Formats: sequence, C-alpha cells, structure tokens
Amino acid sequence: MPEIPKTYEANKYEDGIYKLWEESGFFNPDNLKLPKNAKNYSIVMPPPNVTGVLHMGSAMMLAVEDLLIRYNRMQGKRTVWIPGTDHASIATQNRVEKDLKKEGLDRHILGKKEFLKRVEKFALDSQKTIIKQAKKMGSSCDWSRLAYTMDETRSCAVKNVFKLMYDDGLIYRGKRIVNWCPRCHSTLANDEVEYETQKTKIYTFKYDANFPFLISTTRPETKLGDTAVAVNPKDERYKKFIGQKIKANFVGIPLELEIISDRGVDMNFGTGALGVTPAHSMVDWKMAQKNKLRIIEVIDESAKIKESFGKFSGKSVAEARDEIVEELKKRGLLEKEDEIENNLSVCYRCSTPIEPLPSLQWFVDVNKKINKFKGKSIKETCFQAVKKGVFGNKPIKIIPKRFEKNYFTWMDNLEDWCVSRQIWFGHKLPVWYKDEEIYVGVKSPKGNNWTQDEDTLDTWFSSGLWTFSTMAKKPEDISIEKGKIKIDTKDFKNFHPTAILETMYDILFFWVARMIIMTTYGIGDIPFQDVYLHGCVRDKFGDKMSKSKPETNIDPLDVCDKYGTDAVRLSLLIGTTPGNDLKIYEEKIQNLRNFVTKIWNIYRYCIFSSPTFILTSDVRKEDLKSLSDKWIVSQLNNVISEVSIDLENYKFSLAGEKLQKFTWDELASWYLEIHKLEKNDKVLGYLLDKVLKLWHPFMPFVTEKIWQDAYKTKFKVRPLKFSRSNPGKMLMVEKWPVSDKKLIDKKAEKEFQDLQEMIGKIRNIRSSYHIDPRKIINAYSNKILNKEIIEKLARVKFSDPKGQKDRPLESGIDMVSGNSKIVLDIAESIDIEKEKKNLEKEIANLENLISKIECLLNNKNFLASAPREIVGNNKIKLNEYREKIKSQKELLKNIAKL
RNA sequence: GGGUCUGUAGCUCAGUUGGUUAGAGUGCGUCGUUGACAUCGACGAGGUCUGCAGUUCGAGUCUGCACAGACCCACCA
Repeated sequence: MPEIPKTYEANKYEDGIYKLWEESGFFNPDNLKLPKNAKNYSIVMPPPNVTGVLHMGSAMMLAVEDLLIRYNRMQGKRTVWIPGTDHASIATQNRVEKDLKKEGLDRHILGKKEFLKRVEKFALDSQKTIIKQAKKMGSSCDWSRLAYTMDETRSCAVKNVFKLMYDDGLIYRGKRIVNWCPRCHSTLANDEVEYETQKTKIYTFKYDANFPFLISTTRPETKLGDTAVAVNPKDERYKKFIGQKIKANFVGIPLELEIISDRGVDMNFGTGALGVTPAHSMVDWKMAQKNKLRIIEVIDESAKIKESFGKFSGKSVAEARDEIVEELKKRGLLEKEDEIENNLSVCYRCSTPIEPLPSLQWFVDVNKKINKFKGKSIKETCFQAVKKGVFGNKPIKIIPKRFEKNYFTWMDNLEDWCVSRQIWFGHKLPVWYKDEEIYVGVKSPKGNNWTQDEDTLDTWFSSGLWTFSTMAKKPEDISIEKGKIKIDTKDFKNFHPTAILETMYDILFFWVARMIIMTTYGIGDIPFQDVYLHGCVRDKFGDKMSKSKPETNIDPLDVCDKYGTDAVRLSLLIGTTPGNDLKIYEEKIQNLRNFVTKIWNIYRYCIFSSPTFILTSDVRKEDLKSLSDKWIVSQLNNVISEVSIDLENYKFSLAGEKLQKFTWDELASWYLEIHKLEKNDKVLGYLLDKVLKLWHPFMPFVTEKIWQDAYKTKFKVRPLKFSRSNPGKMLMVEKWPVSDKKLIDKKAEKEFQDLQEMIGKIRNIRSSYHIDPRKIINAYSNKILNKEIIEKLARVKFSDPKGQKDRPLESGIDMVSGNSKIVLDIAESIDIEKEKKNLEKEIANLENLISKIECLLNNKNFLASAPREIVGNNKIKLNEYREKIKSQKELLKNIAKL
C-alpha cells in the first residue's frame, strides 16, 4: 500500500503539477484534438501593469478567469486564455523615475534614449515576475500567445487604428484647455483627475479702486489673466453692468474686463460675481468660447507665472498668490479673506495639483456622425451596444446589472477624449510634421525634413484595442480594409468577439468602455459578449490592502505558500458575489485549507479501504446495490446539473457552496461512513471521479494531484507519461460530467432522507450510549430493521439528565450484534419513571465531575500560558478520568438493562 | 449637487420571480471521538432581517420616507 501523508502538502506538489500541465501543451487549444465543430471560448486577460507585482486583486482576477477557462475547456470547447501585460505609460515612467531619484538621477540628466532603455528593462523584468506569479496561481493561460501592449504587433495595431481614425476625421488636433500635471509634464484625461477636499482661503477684493464691485476667488494669481466678469442674468445688483467693458489696473497689470451674464453663476456664492480666467479654468474656458472672449495665458507648464506679468513673472503659483494678496492688502483692495472647504484637483498618479491650461493636443471626437455607423456617433453606437445590441449581436451583458446604469450615464456625458500625452514612455503618435504639412501613417513618410511628433498616446488607447490586437500574431496580420481594421488570423476568426471580459469594477470607464469604443469603431464588432465585474479585495477592516499596512496586507504568494494555492483560490471564489467587495484574512484561507485537506482524506480513505481502488467514469443502475448507493449517486447527479447551471450564470460562490455541501455533508459524513460497513468500490470510484472533475476548476492542483496518484496506483507506473497523442489521463482535459437522468432516483432520495432524519433523532443520545448511525442504515439496508422500528426508536423518550428538554433515548442497544426486535421490547418495557430517577442521580454526579475537569482544562488562559509538557500531562490525566467515567457509565447501562 | 450600492447571528456573508419555523461558514458553549481527516461528529445558545409607514391573504424580498456607512460622477469662482 502506498504511503500517503495525512494532509495535502500543497507546496511540495504545486510546481510539479504546473510543469506537467505546461509541458503537455494543452493550455493551447491547437494542441488538443478537437472536433471541427467544437464551440469556441476565449478570454483575454486584463493585462496587469508592468509597474509591479501581483496583489490580491490580481489573484482574484486569475482565480475567476481560470475557473471559467478550466470549466469551458473541460466542456470540450476550443478554449483559449490569452495573457499579456500593459506598459502603463505614466505609471511605469513614474516608477522608474522614483528609482532614479534614489540614485540621485533624473530622466533629464539621463536623456530620453537612455531613460527609455531603463524603462524597457524594468518592464521586461517586471513582466517575468508577473508571469511567474500567474503560474503560481495555477493560471492555465496559453503562454505561447503572450502579448504586451508595446510589442511590435500591438504597436502596429495602434498605428493602424490611429490612422483609420484620423482619415475618418475622428482624430483632430486642437488647442484646448486640458488638465496639466506640472510634475508629470503631461496632459491627463478628465477621468485621470482626482479630487481631494482641502481647506483654502477665499479672497474677496476689487481689481482696482475704480472697479464698481467686489469679486471672490480662491486663486488670486490666475486673476492676472481675467478677461471678463460673469454675473447671473437675474442678479439685480449687476444687471446694469452687463455688456460694459471696464478697464482696470490689477496689482500693476492692466486688464480689460467685459461684464457678461451666465446662468451658471451662483448668486449666493461669494459676491455673486465671478472673474473669468479662460486659460486656467474649465468652466471659464467654456464661457470664453460662448462669449468669444480673449484668452490670456498666465501659468506655464511648470506651474510658474509666464512673461509680461511684471514682478510676478517667473514666480511659482504659490509665491505669486501670496504676493498678489499682499499687494491687494497694501492697496486697500482686499475686503476680506475667509476659510472654505473645496475640492483640489490632483493627478491620479502623483497627487500633484492639476493646472488647467490651454495646450495643443490630439483628441478623439466622440460626437462626430460617421457613415459606417449609419450616421451615428461613437457615443451613440457604444450606448446601443449595451442597451440593444449592435452589428447583429446580443446586447453586451454587464454583471452585475446595476453597473449598466453607470455605463449609460458615463457614455451619455462623454466628451472628446484627449489622447496625446507628453510622457516619454509609450506609443509615439504616428504623426509627422514638415513646415505646415501633417502626415499620419503607419510607416514614416518618404522624403527628408519630416519630424515625428514627440508626444505619446494615452495608455488606454492601446489597451482599448486589447481584445483584437492580441489575436494578431505578427504585424503583417494587421491591415486596413474597407474602412475597417482587418486581423487576418485564425485566432481572430475563432475567438473574436471574446466570451467574457472579467475585471474589477473600478476600471469600467477607464478600460471596459474604451474597449467598447475602440473595438466597435475599429473592427465593427463588439469586443466581448459579457462583462463580469468583481469587487475590491479588502483587508479585515474593510480597507484597501496596501503594502504600507503590512499587518493586514496579504501577499498572495505568501499565503499560497503557507496554505496552498487551492485554498487561496477558494477563499476568493466562495463567499463572494459579483460587484461586491470582499474582506479577506488568513483565518478564512485557513478554513478553506481544511476543506482541501478533507478532499485529500476522502481520497486517502478510498485507497486505504480498498487496495484495488480505481476511478470509474461510469456506473450503471445495476451497480447500485444498497439504498445509500442509489441515494448518493442520485444526489451527485442533481449536484452536477445544478453546479453546471450556476457556473453558466457566473454564480461561482453558489456552485462552490453546493459542491462543498455535497462533498462534506453527504459524501464524507454519510456515504463514506456507510461504506466502511458495506463496501461498493465501483460506486466509490465513480463518486471520486466526478467530485474531482467538478472541483477541478476551483482547485486545480489538489484535484490533479489526486487524479495523477490514483492512476499511478492503478498502473503502477511512476511517473506517468503524457503525450499530446495521449491526453487521456490528465484531469485538466477530462470531460466535464454530465448529469445522467437515469441515475436520479427521487424515491431513494426521499427514503434515505427520511432515514437520516429519524437517525438524527436517535443520534441525539448517541454520545451517551454509543449507538452508531451507520449500523442503523446498514441494518435497514439488510432488512434487519424496517422503517417502523426505527421510527419507534426515534420516539422512545427519556428525560435528559440535565432536565432541560425531553430527548429521544434508547437504552443500550447494539444494533449489529443484537436482535433489534428484542432491543426494542426492552426499551418499551422499561419503567420510565424509575429509570429516570436512578439515572438522573448517577448521571448528575458524573456530569458534574466531568464539567469540573473539562472546565479547568478548557480554560484558554490556562492552556495558553501553560508549557506544553504540563498541558500534555493534564491531557493524560483527563483521559484517565474519561476512562473511569466511561466504565462507570457502562455499569449504569447494564443496570438500566436489568 | 446628481447617482449607485450596502445595512440579516459575535464575525464574514447567502437568501433567485414576495410563500411553511430566516440560512451557511466561522466563532462561542457542552459532549463524544483519536485506525480517512494536527482533525472530525453531535447538540446548544445567539436574529425586532437598521427604523417608520404603505401595498398584499402574506414582506428579509415590492413602494415611500428617515438614519448609518461605502463608492462613482460633476464641481465650487
């Protein structure tokens, strides 16, 4: 008999199992002999940023997607999971800059070329780490299709899409007010700006002594660029000034201010009059457009005051503010300063305050009507893709549904998307300039004197193409044909649109919506049929996990090592619902580790119980001998269909719970116990076979390990060899079980459940009288006992020794050796009252004694503080006591019998 | 300011289209096990389903309001 350890030692086997899978080549569907008409199933992995390492959120993503992939692969579909990484331009550049700072360098000292080399190296190293970690999680993705948003093929896709958009007039260049990060020295998209509430001063002042009324501002330094003052048209105080142009000398700088009316002005805020600075405020910019105001730029790209503002020029924004306030005070123009709370816009990457300023940038026009969308805009088309469906597809389904609403409102309010960034690391714009000429193309233009635009593209531009760009194998696969992007590969035909996009809800707008935009436009098709959004993985206290909080932060690799990857995966899959955050902590993982141990021990029992144990894929009705066989097999087939339906509907947690209930409460607790007395190895082999298959997508390692071992035992070959021509004995590519209706036996289920219930009642007193429920079932199965007798047994009542409640009680029966009929007669003939009194007295004494000892020993403080030796000794003592008590109880029982 | 979500046992959460006595896991208490299972089993305690009102024969579930919390969007001169 093989030596099997009592617990599953995850970290001993996992790497080996992964290697076995990987070497089989079956992560790649091309290596599986599938029928031509096999259905296709594809997921494109949300590419982790190359900035860092795997965190619990990525582990969640991998667990869910691998579950889906393994389930569908086992269903015989042509299944592929395409992995990749994202260059994450701003984030990665910042990360490398931080490292440089430690060396006392910065990117300008290094120069662009050297800097980019370093970034590339960093990205490559990081990618290696990410791959290693994804493998540790058991991810069954096809590494031969690995993609990177900056590799040659993906870059080619980016250029093609950019050109296509430019030619369609969807991409334009213009000077517009943008969010500028003075530290990153780049623009930011609207949704890359975050807000922080802060306390700040609001100043109420006059531009100069002659100006007719007061205005309020939190940013006096921008007032150098004011070209108008806006008031509410209904405001009686200022009505008479509307339309006037007033000259003013503002702290030494001459201004010409037009008084305009705008309904957006709040009469009750400040003085009700607002100084309009078109160049440095989003709202003011829009007013300036409407009223054709002059635009005066005050602040430059380093957040310093520009030339021609006298003594303020060259000063930083903060310095200029102080000096202007000082100057106003000096001139007696400052009426008052109050403290208020407002929102400061900051860069989402580096938290530096944003300066809105006008800049020449590239934009995607989301409102332009385009012919190929039947005269509809991108915005309208993408709205319909989820609402009604486009291009003959069903509507894209967002799970959970409530996020659809968010999507619609976002899409509705979408404004032109600024795609150019002044970041070094990223896709360079495929745009060249010569004098006044502009050339946009996939390849650089012929002829001299062309210079390429120095800007790079927003990182979401390339990740927006992800579902189809990953389907190309080489740049030549990508071309523009009939106003669309053409990807000329088998993968594209087979796998696009992908089945599902799975990601965390926080990038619904950043990424998911952008993918819908870019794909509907570029390919003329939807990128995916379903969107599954998982929640945020949080710590015990509900806070976001972060390395800066090491006491609650969980590194997935640490816990995988400690408890096994399977337990970690289960902890992320069970007890969670889509779109809702989940709290995770070690105890949770530990509990699920116990379940993995349970499965392991089910297998261990199988091997111990029968030296000839083998897994069986099928069982016939004739093979089911006892009632318990019929019951468990029937239950199993119910579970198979329920779990399959749940998985189809993305109810992973529910499926897991049902499986857990079946495995633990029905298979292990009942069937295995009965099996000890009456063996049916064929049924046992069948049950384990199915249980392993059902659990495999949830916990691939332990199930594969057991599967392998079971076959090793059978064939006595070590190690078993697998080849592409012989995929048979690898669980990963086994067929997913199908529920066999013929094996569902409602009658047997009902009969067994009744029995369970009755035994449950008898069981209540099992602890005192050592009645083994297995024996009752066994006796029933062998027709020693019939249902009526068992029912009677369940009804026989004695008073509980503690006098709490009436409990069914049966005295001293040995079900197997004894004749149950006689036993029952004894039970019925007992003088209940007399028996009660005698027993009560004796038992009360005993219970008292026991509780005293147990109390002492179960005292946690005592156990925790005491050295192990002492606790050990006391345990021995306890056992001595128990022995004594036991023998006394036996005595009592005998008395009772007489 | 606009919107979304959440509130169920000490803790973490399920609860499908309204339908018997509101569930699971964990924790706690008691007892029993140590020959598949550094475990496991049985039993027990623990809930005004945040509150109020409404619809209904019937509400954890639907509606309205209130309270508490989380998040998203817009944005404050």
